[in-house]
Amino acid sequence: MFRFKILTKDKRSKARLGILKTPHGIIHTPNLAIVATKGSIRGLSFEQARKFGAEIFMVNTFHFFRQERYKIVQKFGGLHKFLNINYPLMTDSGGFQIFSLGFGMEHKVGKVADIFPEEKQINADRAVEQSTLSDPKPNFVLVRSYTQTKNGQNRKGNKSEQSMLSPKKSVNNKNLVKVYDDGVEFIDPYNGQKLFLSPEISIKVQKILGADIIFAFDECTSPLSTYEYTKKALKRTHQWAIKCLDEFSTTKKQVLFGIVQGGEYEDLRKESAKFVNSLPFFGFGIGGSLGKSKKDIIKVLNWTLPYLYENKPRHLLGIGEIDDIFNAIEQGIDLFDCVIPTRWARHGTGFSFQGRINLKSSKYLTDRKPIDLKCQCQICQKYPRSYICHLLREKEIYGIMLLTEHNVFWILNLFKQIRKSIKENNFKKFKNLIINKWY
RNA sequence: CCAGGGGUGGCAGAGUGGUCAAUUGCACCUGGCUGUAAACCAGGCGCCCUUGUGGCUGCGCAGGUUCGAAUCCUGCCCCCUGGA
Repeated sequence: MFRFKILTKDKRSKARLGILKTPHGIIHTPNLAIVATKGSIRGLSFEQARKFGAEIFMVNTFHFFRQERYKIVQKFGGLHKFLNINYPLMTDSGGFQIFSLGFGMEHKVGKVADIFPEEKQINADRAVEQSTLSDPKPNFVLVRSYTQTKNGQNRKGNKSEQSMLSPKKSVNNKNLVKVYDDGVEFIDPYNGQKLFLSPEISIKVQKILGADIIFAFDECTSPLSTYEYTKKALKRTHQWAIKCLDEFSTTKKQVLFGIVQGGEYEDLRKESAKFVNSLPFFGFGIGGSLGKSKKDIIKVLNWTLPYLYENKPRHLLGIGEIDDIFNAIEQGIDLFDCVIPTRWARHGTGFSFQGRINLKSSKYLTDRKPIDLKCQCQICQKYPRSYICHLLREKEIYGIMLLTEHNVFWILNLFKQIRKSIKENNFKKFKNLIINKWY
């Protein structure tokens, strides 16, 4: 029921064109999974996305694990029935949530840290030291609260302390995550409840959710994590990979992807790639920190991908800026998932082949042009920037819906063109054409 | 006419002798967002410049008290509420 086949390889790069068959449909690669974390694409229906060419969607295990929501899904017979869709689905393991609640907040960084001031490094190291206690005891990834204010000074009130936290609902201004060798204990950011997630639990839940593709439970490190900590986390992730496989016990309905970690460190990435490659995963996810700059992403992929079986699919977790997509495909990535198309839309940023545009800017209030002059989406056919801008500025939810529709259409269309370019052996040329306009 | 309350930066609304160029919210401007704690977050938002523990102007208007006033006093103008 599952099959991955490479159809064409680009002659001038490692880009490849493939087909991934799942019980719920075919995915043409390279492709982007549209993110539907909590079971919906924010601001867009699955049907709409499907019409634009979306072939697979990504739901998150953590959000169905908390509050035991997966038990409700179970009663419906799985995510496909619960969401009432018959399209290919993947579920992320919840590992990334541990990161974004832990190091992500502590280091105030994402998967790629663009800036790297000394002060930040010192703070990061201090935090990491806390987290590298000997293993039998829990590792305190972080137990620290933010008290910095707008001006970098402390003020009388505590309102400003609150402003450092995003979003506002934190648990007593603290984020608490403890990583044990057998799993992770952490506080549910939505309600402060203590939760425990492990490779076994994650896979159990993912089996219940029943997505076509599921991911191993991993520990994600940050771009500011030291070599020592990254290595430690890597060992743990590898142990967890084995546990995930044990728990998974292949079915015909699902396949499991193993995740390569190792941060920005060459030997760790290679070690991880070799290790994960030695296990019977259907495909691979490339996860974790991808370095301190966009160039590092390429390096990491360059270290990793050569060690992975060529005929297995590779998914680059969470990446999705336009240049990164091209660079990753060029290195041999087949699948992506990213919140950017939908999140940027909610934040007022629209994709165009001229680059991204901030549609909230007042200069668009009188602009009669479509968001993207060449876009074939319904929004660009029907509405000028002016209308979208007006709706966004008035905080009308419809503005967000329109822009989300455009962005999702646009990015999926880009992937279509990328596939076409690989097929026609034009990938590099197409890449340069787009990147030069964007950056 | 009498009694009471009030006039603060684009708006709303704090502050009632120095720590006030003035809390906060909205609006506005600029950035950021990469396996979604995100329809979010950060910064700016009187004028000037050599961009600084800098200069100037400033809390209805005009005076005054004081080392020092958005804050106290006097007069004037305006607004709101109740009563004739």
